[in-house]
Amino acid sequence: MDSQRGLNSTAAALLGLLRRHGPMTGGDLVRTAETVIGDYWPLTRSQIYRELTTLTGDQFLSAGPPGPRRTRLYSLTPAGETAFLAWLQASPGDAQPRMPLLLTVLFGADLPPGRLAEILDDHERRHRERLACYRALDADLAGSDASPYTRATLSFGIRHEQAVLQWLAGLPAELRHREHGSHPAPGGAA
Amino acid sequence: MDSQRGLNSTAAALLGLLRRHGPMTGGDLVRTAETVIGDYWPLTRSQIYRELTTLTGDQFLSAGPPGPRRTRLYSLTPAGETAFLAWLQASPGDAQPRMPLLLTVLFGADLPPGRLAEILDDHERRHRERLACYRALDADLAGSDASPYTRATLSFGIRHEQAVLQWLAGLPAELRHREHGSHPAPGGAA
DNA sequence: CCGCACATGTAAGACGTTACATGATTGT
DNA sequence: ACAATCATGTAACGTCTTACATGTGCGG
Repeated sequence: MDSQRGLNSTAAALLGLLRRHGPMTGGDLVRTAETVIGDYWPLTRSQIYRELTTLTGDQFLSAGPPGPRRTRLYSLTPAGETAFLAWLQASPGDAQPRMPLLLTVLFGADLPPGRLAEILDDHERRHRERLACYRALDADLAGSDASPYTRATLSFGIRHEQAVLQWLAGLPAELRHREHGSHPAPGGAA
Repeated sequence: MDSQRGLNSTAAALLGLLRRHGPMTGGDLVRTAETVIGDYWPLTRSQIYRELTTLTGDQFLSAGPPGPRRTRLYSLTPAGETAFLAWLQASPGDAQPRMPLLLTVLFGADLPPGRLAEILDDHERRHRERLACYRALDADLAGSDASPYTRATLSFGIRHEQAVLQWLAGLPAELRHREHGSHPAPGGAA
């Protein structure tokens, strides 16, 4: 039961989406979550269904009668709305990002000569694409009547991608062109 | 068994640390991991012990005889080194960061008037501290003979914190001073 | 010698991921 | 009506977090 310990972010997000968009079925929520918060709070199908049953058990959601494929329509209850607003009011934790790439970089000296450069380039490409995608989205939103809150989340994504790209671009050349060995010649760029 | 599906990042990190610093006990690893990779790959005690037993079962580590408090000294085996290098060579996935704060921002319109500003300020303070801490660390490393790889990971942390701070500073004022309501007056900054 | 405080290691539960069963739907 | 395909929901698994036992050293 989440009743005593407060909602987790995933459950809260579901409640918030139902509150904003009205009653939905599980599949609808999968799609809505993907498009609305998928970029910074990915949710898988399984996760959603699990939370849905838990939240229904906690009386935060009410489930309609089973439909075609055991589909049920979930609606927010007053208790669910209260729980959501309570969660929203609490300041969220930091949750520092875990980057596997940084582990690879840390041990990069143990990689064969060109390999780290390849990996770095690969990531650079992916983040460039991502940034382009976000910018396009932002341009779209500029013309529409999108809420400033939504645009704020998108602008975070843009800043983040820019930071990653700048970091990659600013990495010392020694990191990429190093001969196979554990340490640089003590003296640096000569 | 991880043997077939490849190491996970956590196991690989442990192998890498043992390879670099030599045989260690569980508690040593807890401390070492905290200081060396704790900023971008946090590891809890439980996690470490679990991986230790798994890796020992896979013959990637060899465990010495039990000591004072059931303490055992773990050493990397040749097979473990091979596994580590294989993991290192593969390009790591993206693993986009999950930020609870962005969920709060998305639903920020449902917060009482000043609350979002408070939350934002709170985070700004924390990230400022963090950035200061990283900068100090970087200054220390500048004088020492730290590897460029270690410094590269730190520089990512700095860029990231800067990005967060810039994002917070660049947020439209309407987000913070909004009256309690769901949407801005349609007309923007007048 | 006793009791407090702390560090090491353990166990249980929450969360996230991957892969699978099953029932609709579409095109022929 | 049949088969292929896809969407929905489920189950099994791996990982991470939290909270707990147990043992060790230190101060009285």
